[in-house]
Amino acid sequence: MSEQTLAEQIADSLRRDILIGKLAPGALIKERDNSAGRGVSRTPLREAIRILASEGLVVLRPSRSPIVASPTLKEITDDLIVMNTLESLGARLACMNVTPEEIAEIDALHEKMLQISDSADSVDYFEVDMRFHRLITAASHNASLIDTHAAYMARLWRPRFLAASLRRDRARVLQQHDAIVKGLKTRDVTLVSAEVESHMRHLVLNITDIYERKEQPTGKKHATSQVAET
Amino acid sequence: MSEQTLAEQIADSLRRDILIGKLAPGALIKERDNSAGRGVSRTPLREAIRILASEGLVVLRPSRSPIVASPTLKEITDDLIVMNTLESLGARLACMNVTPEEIAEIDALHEKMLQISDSADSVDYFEVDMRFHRLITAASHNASLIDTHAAYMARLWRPRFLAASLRRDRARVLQQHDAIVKGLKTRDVTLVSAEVESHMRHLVLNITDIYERKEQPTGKKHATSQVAET
DNA sequence: GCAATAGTTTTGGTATACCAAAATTTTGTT
DNA sequence: AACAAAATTTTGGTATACCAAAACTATTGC
Repeated sequence: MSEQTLAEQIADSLRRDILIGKLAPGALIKERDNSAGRGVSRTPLREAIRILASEGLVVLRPSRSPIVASPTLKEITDDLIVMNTLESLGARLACMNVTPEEIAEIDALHEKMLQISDSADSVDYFEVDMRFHRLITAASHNASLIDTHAAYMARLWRPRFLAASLRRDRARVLQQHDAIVKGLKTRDVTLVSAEVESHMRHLVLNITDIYERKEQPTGKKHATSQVAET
Repeated sequence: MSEQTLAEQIADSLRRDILIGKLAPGALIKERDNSAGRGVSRTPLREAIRILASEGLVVLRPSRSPIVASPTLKEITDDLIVMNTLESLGARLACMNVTPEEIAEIDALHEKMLQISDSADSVDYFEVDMRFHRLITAASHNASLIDTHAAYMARLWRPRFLAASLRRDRARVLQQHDAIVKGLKTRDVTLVSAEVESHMRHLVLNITDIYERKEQPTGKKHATSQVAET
């Protein structure tokens, strides 16, 4: 048996398609069509859909085709609020539990981010940014928190990516990351959690901007971007 | 098609068995044995296992039988910390968003809890207690938070139930619930979140007590309570 | 007696077949 | 032409069959 199960591979592939927008929000994911298209049977495809559903990227409807989730701005904001809380908790715990090695790793990643800040493209830069936040949370040494946080990161990948692509206030982001690293080093709980929360507040603002500018980009109510499979 | 899918029914049944201890931590859940025992095929059984795995009640191992999760005290404590944070956030949001109807509902439930406090058995009492916390979180009107909180509630059902069965400091619990209700009515964010967090701190202490007294009741390391199926 | 190994069994992963509920289309009636 | 009802198709849910990797057992060689 392969290291990764077929269902997981399909889930990864589907997730990628959803996140990069190849599968638009609201798109139907029919078991038969999709499995045939990928040359696999329905069984693992079905399981992959369940995985994505548990991540919130896909919505299951009783006796109907699953569809790609098309979150409203309110839903995204709600997610962001929870994610912020988790990250803030993670940062506070990290102040207590972070090891010197982890600090070094975080520091190194932050340095790298500073270096590539004006050269890297959106995707690369975003990847580093995500890794930074993941490392902070990992330093909490709380497995459940790490998992749940990762789930929210995945669910919010697209909105966060769009926000990061704005490229505006990259300077602020870097400065805040800097403060977080400093706070971690000095175990300054107050500073770190304040910075994390401010960081997130700006993110909420940016995402709100994007979504209001585009006015219901997910096509939930007005169904303008519904994409069928057939 | 029935309202609830077979897989969901099986998941419910398995969940019950795990939570009441009929399926001990570490017990194997073989697809064939279990599906045969229940007179269903492996397909929905398998899906049910995935559901429970996503809830953290079951652990999937590559190319091996899934087993009932046997969390260590550290893992449980980690869960409790996250749950506490979520509940605290929920309470704070509830102060902003709770409707009069919801307050009335919470109030009524609290009254009921006061009435049955010295007559009800552990299970009944515990059910009401859980519902109380769920209602508070629901009043946040943040769907993601409600979901994630519910997931942690499910995962922590057993430890919390054991703690509640101690019956010690039922009075304190009621008094704290009272304070939370009052705080909600007056939208006193500070009071409510303080009470919620104190409430949870006591819970952590009680659960720690239980688990240290019984010394590794989950049988993770010493494998004393491993239960096979065959 | 013990260890290595070949053979067997058990297990989860996947493919396929079948079923019934929904949705859709067609048809019949007014 | 419009509506209703019936036939048909499509869909997700479930059962069953098959496969290959592990785990286990028994055998063999020393």
